[in-house]
Amino acid sequence: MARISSADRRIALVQAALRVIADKGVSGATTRAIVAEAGMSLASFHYAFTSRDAMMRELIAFVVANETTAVFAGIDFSSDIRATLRDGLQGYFDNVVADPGHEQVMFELMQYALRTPELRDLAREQYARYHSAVIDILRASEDAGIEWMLPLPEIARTIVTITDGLTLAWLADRDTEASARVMDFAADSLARLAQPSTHRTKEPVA
Amino acid sequence: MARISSADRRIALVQAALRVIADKGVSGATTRAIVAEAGMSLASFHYAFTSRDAMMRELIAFVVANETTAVFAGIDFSSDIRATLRDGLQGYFDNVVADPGHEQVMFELMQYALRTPELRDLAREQYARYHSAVIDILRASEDAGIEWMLPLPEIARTIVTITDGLTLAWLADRDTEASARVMDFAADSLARLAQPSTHRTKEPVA
DNA sequence: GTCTATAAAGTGATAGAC
DNA sequence: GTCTATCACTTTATAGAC
Repeated sequence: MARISSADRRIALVQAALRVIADKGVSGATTRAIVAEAGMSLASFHYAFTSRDAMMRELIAFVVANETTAVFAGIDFSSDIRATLRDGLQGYFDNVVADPGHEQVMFELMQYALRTPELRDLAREQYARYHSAVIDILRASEDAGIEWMLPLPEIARTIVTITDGLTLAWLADRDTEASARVMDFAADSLARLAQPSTHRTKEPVA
Repeated sequence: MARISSADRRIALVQAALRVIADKGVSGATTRAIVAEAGMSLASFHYAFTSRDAMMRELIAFVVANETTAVFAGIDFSSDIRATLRDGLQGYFDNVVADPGHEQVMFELMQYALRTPELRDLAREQYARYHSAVIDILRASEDAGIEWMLPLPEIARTIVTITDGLTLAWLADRDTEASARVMDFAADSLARLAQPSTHRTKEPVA
């Protein structure tokens, strides 16, 4: 095998591990399964990482840093707010349906982090990132002239609560129709917190 | 050790396994850890169960059958519906805070079931039970004179969505205050679906 | 740096005495 | 029925040749 820098090898191993976890779950991600997926020898694993735990730590840190809630990005707030919210939820949900394994991996990794004392903070951080990603979107909506009746962090947490709950139930029963009804209700409820402010488009805060 | 019927031993092992899982997670529930918790020898495990997988299957079936959403029971719908809903959510949430391990075990077992082909149906069934438990409560509210503007299954799924999302976020960041705000909003939103019907108390359906 | 070979510890499961 | 002892296998991790 070619000589690969340790940093590159670590990245390759982490991504191989993510594929293995998607396929067989966290408990199936043994060092052997990971190096097989990465096309390396077992020894290379321990040349790159001091231990499997160290790899998992880096993997979760990587996921927490790179997990994009990009689904919510690029939302156009110029039209009806209720429809916009409904479309945003649908966009997230379509992503879950298209790749259920991805969200399942996120849940599994979160539980792994919660069970591992030195990774507990990363679980907290992951949710902080979810929340701040949604807050960013809500800020964009303010720029587009929406005025919210509750503090953005509260609304963001509510939205994350809904998407999480939506995802868990769908993973269990795959009831897409029922999920759509929940999104209908969520969009209705959230829309009630918004009102178009008297045209303030992209003005910086005074 | 005394002679214990195989049925009793199975129950004892399942409950010991649940304690071990609460303490160390599903992956920590090895046959040795379980029999140590149950105070038995390793051989007794395989006398009662043909395999560890068989035990996990029975454990999850047991949990699915016995998991009570009893927290929601005994709700008094005679007063203001918004306050009643808020109190109901708080009751559930207090339970999570008092025993976070319990909900964490439920999530872990659900993921284990989702990853295990022959247990997949039990994950579905678990959610069906959650939903029908909440539907029962909503029916009770109808008897108490509340009229709902959406089909009860839709409302029930929404409530489960909220409690799941609430629980996951709180397990991650333990932000009780923020969770309370989400419950405020949820109670507000759900209350809008209810209206007191012109006094119909406990009449059977015509 | 990368490999093969192997150590050391843990796992589920079983044999066989009592 | 219940135990101890052990098998067969898998796991993480390391030693040592190249």
